[in-house]
Parts: sequence; C-alpha cells; structure tokens
Amino acid sequence: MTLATNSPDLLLAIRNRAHYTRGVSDDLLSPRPSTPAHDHLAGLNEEQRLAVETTEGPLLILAGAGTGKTRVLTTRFAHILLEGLAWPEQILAVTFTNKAAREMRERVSAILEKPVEGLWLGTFHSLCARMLRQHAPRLGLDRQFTILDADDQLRLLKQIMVAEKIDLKSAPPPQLLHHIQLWKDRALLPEDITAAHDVDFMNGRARHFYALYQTRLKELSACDFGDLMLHMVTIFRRYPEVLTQYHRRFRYILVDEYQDTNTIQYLWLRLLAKRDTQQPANIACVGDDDQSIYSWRGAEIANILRFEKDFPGAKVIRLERNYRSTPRILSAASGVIAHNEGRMGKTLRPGLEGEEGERISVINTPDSDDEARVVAETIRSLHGKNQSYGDMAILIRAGFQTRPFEESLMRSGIPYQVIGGMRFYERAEIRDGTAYMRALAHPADDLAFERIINVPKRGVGNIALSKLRQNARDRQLPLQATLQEQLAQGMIKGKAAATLSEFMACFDRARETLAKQGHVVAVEQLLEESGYLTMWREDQRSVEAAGRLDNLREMLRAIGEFATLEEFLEHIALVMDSDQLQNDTNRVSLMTLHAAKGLEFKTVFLPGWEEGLFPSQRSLDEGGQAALEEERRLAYVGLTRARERAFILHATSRRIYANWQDSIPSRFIDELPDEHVHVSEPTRKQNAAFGKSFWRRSQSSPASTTSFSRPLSVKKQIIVPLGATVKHSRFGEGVVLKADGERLTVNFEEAGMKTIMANFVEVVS
DNA sequence: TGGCTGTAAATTTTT
DNA sequence: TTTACAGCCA
Repeated sequence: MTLATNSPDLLLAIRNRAHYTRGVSDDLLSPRPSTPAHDHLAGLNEEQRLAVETTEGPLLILAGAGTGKTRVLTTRFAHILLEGLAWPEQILAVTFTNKAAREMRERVSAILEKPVEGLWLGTFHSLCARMLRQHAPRLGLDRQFTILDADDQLRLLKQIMVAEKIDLKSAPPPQLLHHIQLWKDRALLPEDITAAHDVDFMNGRARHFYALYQTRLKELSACDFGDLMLHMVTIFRRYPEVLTQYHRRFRYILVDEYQDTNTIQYLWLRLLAKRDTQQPANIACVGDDDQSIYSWRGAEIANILRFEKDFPGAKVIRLERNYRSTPRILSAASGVIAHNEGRMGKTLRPGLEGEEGERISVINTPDSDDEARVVAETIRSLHGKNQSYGDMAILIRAGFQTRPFEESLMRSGIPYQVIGGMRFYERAEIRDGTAYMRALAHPADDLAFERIINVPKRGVGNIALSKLRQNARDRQLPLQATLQEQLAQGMIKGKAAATLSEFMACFDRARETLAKQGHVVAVEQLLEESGYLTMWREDQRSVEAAGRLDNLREMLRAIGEFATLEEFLEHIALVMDSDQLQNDTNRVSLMTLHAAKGLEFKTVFLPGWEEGLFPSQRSLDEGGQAALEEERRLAYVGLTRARERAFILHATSRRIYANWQDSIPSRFIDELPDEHVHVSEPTRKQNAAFGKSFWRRSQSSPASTTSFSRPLSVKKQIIVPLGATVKHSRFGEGVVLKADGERLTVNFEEAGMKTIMANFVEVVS
C-alpha cells in the first residue's frame, strides 16, 4: 500500500505552498497571537531573551532539542524590525527546508500582526537561485536557466558516459553523480580537482566527466541544485562588486540549522558576512551539534564546532531548558548522547516543573513481525486510554522497515500516514507533466523533451532517439528544432513520421494558445492534444491511473496560482517539498528518524534498535567512529521527539528482504541509563492481533529459510478460503477467486479484479 | 520497436 | 520481497 490514496491531499499542498498558509506549531513555544507590539519578548526565558536582544556582532545560539529555537529565531527577526534596526529587505534569513522558511515567515508576520514583505527569507537554494537569476550572465549562463531535478542529472550523466563508451556497470552513474555532488558541496570546480581529490573512483577519470557534465549543463543553459550554490560562490569570488552589493544590502543574517551546513553553504555565508571593514558582521546562527544527522549529504559538523574561530569575538548562547519532554526522557537522551566525543557540550534541563514521567520501555520481540504487532497493540491500547492517534509516531531508521508496520496497522484498523518516501514532484505523472511544460516554455530543454517524446508511445525507440540526439549534436541544435527540421525534410519514415509531426504540431498550437489565452489553458491543451491525459484515461490495468489523473488535475489547478509558467516551474523545482504532515489529521505517523527532526509527539515508538540496523552497519563501514557518533545523534533525535513516552523495540530475528537475520540489541540500548529504563518481558499474544477473524496460521516449517536460530517464531501465513468475501479499505468488498499463498485474486464489486496481498483485506464471510 | 524474462541488488535524502 | 535493467525474440 503506497501513498497513492492520499495523493490528492499532497496536491492540495502545492496550492497552499503558494500562500504560505500552514505550519507546524509546537504549542508551548508558539507566541501567543494578538500580543501588542513590543510584548514580543514576554514569556521568553533569560537565555532566550539574551539570544533575541544580542543583535550586534556574530552570535552562535546552541539550541538543544525542544528549547524554543524557532521561537527565538522568529522573535529575533521581529525584534530587529520592531526596534527599527533594519528594513525587512536588509535581513537575510536562511533555512534548509521550505517548510522552515514558510513557518518563519508566518510566525514573524504573526508577531508583527501583519504580513511582512520584501524579505530575503528562504532556503539556501532558493536564495541562490534568486541571486543567480540576476547575475548568471557573468558566468556565460542564460538568465532563464532551467533547474534540473535528480532524475535529469542522472540521465544527462548517463548519456555522457555512454557517449564516452564507459561501462556503466563498472562505473555506476549514480556513484559518479554522488562524487560530483560532493565536489560541488565543497566548492570545487572541475579545474580545482587535483589527482589528490580524485583517486578512489574510475581510476581518477571522474573529474574528466565532471568537466564534461558541466559543459553540457551550460550548453543546455541548465543548473543542477549544486550549481545554484557553486555559481553564486564563484561569482562572489570573481566579482567582488557583486558581493559588495549584497554587503551593502544585508545588515543582519540569520541562519537556521547551522549544524547541517556543508562547505559551500558555509563559504557562501562567510562571504556574505565578512566585510572589508573591521566591523564584525551581524550574523546569528542557530543550531545543535547533537542533532547533526546529514553528514552523508556533505554537512560538516566542523562548521558549528569552529564558529568562534571563524568569527572572532563571537558570542555563544546555550539554550538548555527543554519545554518538551519529561525529565526521564531528557535524562535518557542525555545519557546516550554523552557517549559522543566531538561535542560543544550542552545539557538539557527540564524547563517546566512536573512529574518525572514514565521510564523508557525497552521491549524485545522474537521477530520483526512481532515487533510490528506489539507496536500496533500498544497503539490501540493507548488509543483506548484517550490518546489520539495523531499524538503517536513510529520512527524508523530505514525505509524497508515501513512494510511490517503498515501491515500491522492496517490489520488492526489503525489510521496512519507515511511521511516521506515518494515525494510529490517525484511522481511519474507530475514529472511528465512538468517536462511537457518545460518543453513548451523552453524549446531548448532537451532533457525535458527526451522524457516525453515517447510518452505516450509514439514509436520512438532507443535507436531513433540516439539518431536524433546525434543529429542534434552535429548541428548544434536543440532536439525540438532538429526534429522539426528532419520532419520537414522527410527524413523520418513510417508510423513515427505522422505521430511525431502531430506531436510537434501540438507544441506549436500550445505556444499560440500560450500567447493568446495564458499558460493554464495552454498546458491543459498540450496535455490533452498530445494524448498524455488519454494515455492514463485508457490505462485500465493499473490501479493508480485514476489517482494520477487526479494529481494532474490538481497540478493544472496549481499552475493557475502562478502568474507565468516560468514561476510555476521555478516553484516546482525549488519549493516543492514533501510537506505531508497535517497536524489536524488523527493518524499515527510513520517516518524515518531523519524525517522526524523538528517534530514532536506525545508517544514515540523506536523500533529496530539492533546492531547492524541501528547503528547501521553500512554507515559504520563507510564512516567508522564518526559515523557511529552520527548514528548516536540520530538516536538522540529520536528520543527527544517524545513528550511523554518512548518505546524502544528490538527483534531477535528480522526479515530483511527474503531472508531472516538474527541480531543483537543495539549498543545504544546499553547506553541508556538503567534508572530510566523499564525492560518488558517478551510478550506473545498469539491471537490478539487477529481477533475473531477467520485467519488461520499454517505451521509450515521454515524449510526455505535457514533459520535454525529462530525457535520462538514460526513463519506465519495467512490463509483465506476461496470464495470468501473480503473487504479492502479502498476497493470495498469482493469475492476471492484465487489464492496463491498470501496473494489473492479478488473480484471486487466496484473496483473489479485485483491481485492483492491477504493482509490488506479483512474476511467478511 | 517493444514486450517479455531472468538476474542482481537493495540506508538515511532538507534542495 | 520488490525493483530496475539488460538481453532476447516477435
């Protein structure tokens, strides 16, 4: 079961994004609405107040989990404006996510009791894009550059490698791309790469491909995400007058999540903050070294550790009073994180008077299915005690852990939402849709055009495409223009000739419409006439087709929120985040620990605390001690999400893909202070999860697996009799026609024939 | 060209 | 287990 059911909700989110209407509120910390001006400092504790009022000079605010970081940052922002220290356009405020930016904008407006205009507030990338739209010509780049997504990047790189006759197996393109990205994250241009940087991959040839890749990007007048930062830093370095212009503009700089900055973001900030004069910059960075969990994305925890050296005279303020969690949870989290060495040092203290709270429950289960079952049972029992589903979350280390939980939650009839995973703009239909738009708006955008030339099928295969590509390359023309020419000259034969002529005619007509009737009508017409919408309408086979059409319809509506196609495309490339969390929905949240940063729940379940999974063996193999510390920070992040209760689980045997693996409890469990832990005996309530249903368990011995070492658990198989009537959450009721183990073929009254896993249905009769 | 079949591989993913 | 992709044949 994927999120496909929820996709219209996701799509609704796009529209909201344009208006900045939503945000997460942590009630205790939110400023009370309708406070009169200058009351904005009321309710801040001493350190928070100091952090707000220390406006001049470099400042590092070390804000532990739940210490009111966001409140301090937004109040500080408002304070600067209210005190008349600067105009909104003189403040640069940088965040990592669009969600954080949106939230900050909303909260500042709330304090000021009016919308603030003219802010330079956004993510590193959106701010850089904004700057680069102005200065791109300095680097010989078109101001109208397109921003490529990850998929485009990979396709482009693959093409280059194929053209250079590289064996894609021995040198996987994703790995090469990763190397290039890491170089960009470190502000290294192709010419900066020396043999010393480039020894571990492709025999030192990687930099050659980096150079080719950059050249090709320029030819396409395109930027990838890394380029947005890289180009701006290059411009700042080469053209000091551009930098000076920004120095004059920005009087205050605010940076959120400083512990997650990578080298190039750090350089960008430093360039903007350091002036020629002796006067220190007014740069305030907020962060928590204990919550740095993105080193694998190039984040340099060193940036925060050496802040005082980078900005001499910097003040450091620690926010340690936690208003979120019970004292026990804080002590447990502190006990774990204390095992790390490279820390700034900081101890969370309870900010509110209150009970000590419950101990952390550590629960061992025989296997991963039992683990999921125990979690579902506990959720049900807590819900019976008046705890709302929305107050609970299951935080996992890796994506593959989701499945058993989805199954157990569904079986228990617990409403849940999966946060993260496939993001909105990653959906095939949305990417196709935007590719159509890009090809419409930018006839030279070859990557977009390639994506859609044969979607729906127009008889263009690999061979035809590579011929076209070759031809375009020879003539130095974009694909669209080349194709037009070839069609005009009758160089394309057979079925493809007619379909492609019609395809190109669609674009011509849509461009006319674009000029006359605006972009919404034009895009709709293009998707209609090109047969793209029809393709999904006629797709009877896939269950998702209807959802995809819904998504596309929502996308069309979303385009209307923007004045031009260009604006929409910029938005979808930069601002489209997976902001799926809706606090008002009464569902259990299931997400990775990474996705949980910044959120909080009354009850948190932390499954899979086993050596190898958490800490992840793979991380440890790659990063050694430093990686172990990062895993430990992840544990800390997980624990500190909980307000009242935390359950840690570990299974003796875990199914990973096909086979069972035995595992021992995570070392992080040993690191929890005993006095705050309660170890539960393994519970085995065989039938509880299934109630009075018709499920039967077969005792089929696990002959196919090698698990001599799993004496406690027997492979469970759900058997549904042929002819039984079953009920599915989406498809309604239907009759089982065929059963192949757990794989059922069901004829649903409404939805027709579907093949479906037994655990997704409930037996009715 | 495109559909079928067998094989290898499988973290985390703010933009 | 699922998924992606290369290689094969109609």
